[in-house]
Amino acid sequence: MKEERQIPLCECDEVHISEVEKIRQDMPTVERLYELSDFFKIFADSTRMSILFAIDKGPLCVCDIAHLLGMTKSAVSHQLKILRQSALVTYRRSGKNIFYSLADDHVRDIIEKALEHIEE
Amino acid sequence: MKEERQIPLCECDEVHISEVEKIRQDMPTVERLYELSDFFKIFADSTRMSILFAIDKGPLCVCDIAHLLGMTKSAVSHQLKILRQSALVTYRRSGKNIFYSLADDHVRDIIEKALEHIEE
DNA sequence: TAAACGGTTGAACAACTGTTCAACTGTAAA
DNA sequence: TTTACAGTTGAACAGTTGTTCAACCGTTTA
Repeated sequence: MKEERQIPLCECDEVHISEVEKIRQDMPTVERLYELSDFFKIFADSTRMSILFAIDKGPLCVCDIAHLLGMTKSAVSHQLKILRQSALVTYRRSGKNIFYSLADDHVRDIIEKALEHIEE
Repeated sequence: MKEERQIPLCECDEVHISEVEKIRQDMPTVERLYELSDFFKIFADSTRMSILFAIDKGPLCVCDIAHLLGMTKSAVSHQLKILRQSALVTYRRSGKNIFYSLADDHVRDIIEKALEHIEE
C-alpha cells in the first residue's frame, strides 16, 4: 500500500506551494539532518568542550582531566565515552592509566570556526 | 575572605600536577566555554537544522517553513525565536507574512565543516 | 594471590528542552 | 469596525541529558 501524502500540520492557507516543493528537493534527507544535529550535540555541553580543550595540546589521563575540571572521574568518564563513541577522541592504555587524545584536526577546525563567530 | 583553593573531586593519587597546571593556563575561561557550548546547542536540534537549510536559498515565511517541515506554526515559531535570539536569522514583515533569512555566511561555513566531517 | 589504584558502567535523580495547546497580537480585507 | 489570517507566546507535559552513587573490571605491586 502506497504511503498517503502527509497532511501538513500547518493550518495556513496562503502557501507558496511550488517554491516550497522546489526547496524540498534540495533539502538533505531526514537521516542526514539527524546526523548533523547529533554531531553538534556532542559539542553542545561545556564539560565535553572543556575535555576537548584539555587534550588539545597532548594526551591526558582521566585522572588529570578530572583534576583539571574539578570533577569526579565518573562524570569525566561518562563524557569521554560519548566522545569515544563519536570518534572524536582516541585512547591508549599505559599501565593503570588510560590516555586520551583528539582523534583528528577536524575537531579543531570546527571549534575554531565557532570561536570566530562568537568573537565578533 | 579569600576563596579557598577548591578541593578536586577527583580521588586519584597519581596526578601530573605541573602539567595539569600548565594546561589550565591555556584553557579558555569558563564563560568562553559556556558561550561555545551554547552556540553549538543551537545547531544540536534537527528542527532548527532543517529551518536553516530551508531558508538557505532564500527568505521563507513561517507558514512555508511549517509546510515544508510538516510541523505546526507554533513549533516552528518557537524554534525561530531561538534562532533570532542567537542572531543566526533575520526577518522582515511583508503584509501579514514574516519572512526569515540566514543572518550571515558564518552559519553556512560551520554546517559545511560539520558535513565534511560526517561524510567521511 | 590479595590489595590498591585508575577507570568504567548502569540505575536513579534532577535539570533541561521541544512540542502541544490555547490564548493572544498585528496586519489586511470586508 | 469587524472578521480572518499569519505569527507569537506562556504554561504544561513528555522525552532527553548530565551528574551522582555504588559496584564493578583491569593492571600493577606487595
